[in-house]
Amino acid sequence: MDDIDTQLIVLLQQDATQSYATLGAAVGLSAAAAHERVRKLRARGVVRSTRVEVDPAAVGRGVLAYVMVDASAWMGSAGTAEALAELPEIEEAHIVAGSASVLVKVRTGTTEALQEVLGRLFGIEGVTGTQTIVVLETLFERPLSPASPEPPAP
Amino acid sequence: MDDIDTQLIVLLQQDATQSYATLGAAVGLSAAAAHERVRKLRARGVVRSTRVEVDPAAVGRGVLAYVMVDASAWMGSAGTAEALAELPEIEEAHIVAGSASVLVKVRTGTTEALQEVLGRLFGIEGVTGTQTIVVLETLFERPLSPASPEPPAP
DNA sequence: GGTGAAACTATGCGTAA
DNA sequence: TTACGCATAGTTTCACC
Repeated sequence: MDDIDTQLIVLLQQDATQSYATLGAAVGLSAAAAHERVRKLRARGVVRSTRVEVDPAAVGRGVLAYVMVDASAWMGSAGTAEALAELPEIEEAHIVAGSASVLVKVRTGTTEALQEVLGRLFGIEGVTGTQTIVVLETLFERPLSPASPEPPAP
Repeated sequence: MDDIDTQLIVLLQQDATQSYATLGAAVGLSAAAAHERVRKLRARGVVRSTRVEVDPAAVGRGVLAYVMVDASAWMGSAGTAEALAELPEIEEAHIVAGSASVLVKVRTGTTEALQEVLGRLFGIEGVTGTQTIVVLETLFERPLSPASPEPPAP
């Protein structure tokens, strides 16, 4: 994980459709060398996957909300993740500190559908309450910049 | 946006490195036809970008927190997004309903660095307080499944 | 939407630093 | 170990049906 690896990661986070020749030129390496480095980053699990990013509104998921799910008991058990994963509207689920709670990120097509998701959350064993934060406008969503060597470029 | 478009989106959300021949075979189309559909999905903005997904811990951002940023005034103005975007630890920023607040998703390397980000948030004009939710464990983060035609497959 | 051909890319290998 | 350059196999991307 030297400087060049970091640069490659940043470039691939912006656009993973670039050719290795382009990538190599950008970091001062041959296409083959750039390719070899990216291959190793994948093998080591630093680069997890390559995916397309979709406009949520265009696929019927224009409503975004975060929901704090309060539970009567510890939800760290294996079953919790599965129960939450069964709701396709849930994009992320995190166990959080400070209370017996899980924070979930939910995307639905309408506020009515959001309400229905809340109802189904109550159906999960141990859930005692929810607190919903509805997003009015997303200012930005972006890839995380690696912390390793470089502060924002000069 | 018919059924085949939706299938292509789901496949590309799982793995955007597949060839169009593979993609076409999966949806019952020739490689060229699959390519043409994906090209149009990109042109229409349904598919926004292709990016790699990186392991946060591997790039020095193993600590995740959500921060509610309370403000004395309306933060919907143009300057707010820019001020927040200047903090590289902020991955998402959303304006939320219910109070004069912005919800931000923050990733840092250590809890000390998180504390420092909170300090810098207070430096932004109009910010009167923060409430931080520290994530202990991420259960899952996944691409949103399109709502359009298909419920989970039979 | 399919076909086939041309141009471009990925990727393994031999070699060198 | 890491990078280079070349050769080949595979992919993208046309024009045309």
